[in-house]
Amino acid sequence: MGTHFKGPENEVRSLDAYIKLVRCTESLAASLERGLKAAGLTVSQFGVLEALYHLGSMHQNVLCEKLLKSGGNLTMVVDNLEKNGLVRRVRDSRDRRRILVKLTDKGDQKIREVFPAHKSAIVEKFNVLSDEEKQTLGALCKRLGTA
Amino acid sequence: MGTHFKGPENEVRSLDAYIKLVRCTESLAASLERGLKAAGLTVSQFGVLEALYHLGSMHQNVLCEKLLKSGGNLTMVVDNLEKNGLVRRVRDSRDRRRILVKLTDKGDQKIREVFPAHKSAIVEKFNVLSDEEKQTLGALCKRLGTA
DNA sequence: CTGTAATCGTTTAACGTTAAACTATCTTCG
DNA sequence: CGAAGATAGTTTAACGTTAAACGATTACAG
Repeated sequence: MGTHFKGPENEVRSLDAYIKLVRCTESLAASLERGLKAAGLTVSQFGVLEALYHLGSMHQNVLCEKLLKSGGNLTMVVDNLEKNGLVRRVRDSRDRRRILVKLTDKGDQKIREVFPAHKSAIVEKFNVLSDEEKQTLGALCKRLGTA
Repeated sequence: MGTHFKGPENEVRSLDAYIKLVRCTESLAASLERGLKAAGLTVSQFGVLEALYHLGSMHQNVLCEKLLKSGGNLTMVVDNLEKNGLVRRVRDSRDRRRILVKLTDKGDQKIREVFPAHKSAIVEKFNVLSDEEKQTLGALCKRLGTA
């Protein structure tokens, strides 16, 4: 199988799958973004709150690793969350380079309110697929993503 | 089937498929972005050049519709392409509100060089899947995206 | 013909994103 | 101890993105 000629039909099938994947993701992202925006959060802000909610307070550099974002980016997102009173920065007394990011009461309340709705929105979207189809989609995506 | 109870297992399967879809798309996008960056283009710039290359010169508002982007966004992307000499703006003499965006010779040369490489990169990625799997993935994405 | 709509593109403000330069702090090792 | 190097976070520059306000132009109603 390794040396088979891959013709134009093969290209077309790949490009067709690619464009459908991209459109699907964009549509999904736009829909979920609307939901979060109605709750006053951006996707990035939600990501930070959700990480803090499920994993507890974290140093900013750990947050970078978890969310796969750059340091400069997190400075801004945490700035905006702090501005809105959803998060608090606490300097580490042992290592004064480090900063611990914590949910405020307001932030905790916000994520407890927003997370279930967000989750429901995802589940609802995916329920156009059967359980088997969800599993198939996940498996194909996993192989494609780690290629 | 319509009134079946959807339990936590159902939620887990949906969320699992969702996270794999997102990771896959991000990984794919990052990879393709690197290729374009090496050629001196951003994804958005590539999108504009590719549209002009395959569909011909277009008014800026038509470009907005084709690429599903806001007007303000296209002003910036076209600005940057113009700055790099890849594109030219021509005021419409009939309707002086309108602006026709055209590929320059340099832009035409650039997209002729970059497009095949970009296409190959996509095809190569998707060739970890069989033709049938590509089709399955495309079909599932289509249903999910139009839900 | 004239003033009111509607349309096109730009600008601005806000947020996100990265890479790279920079500051402050800590660690290590001579 | 003290200098060199590593690490944490911020800042800056560049690009992308949207929504909303705006200026210029055209279309249309009266």
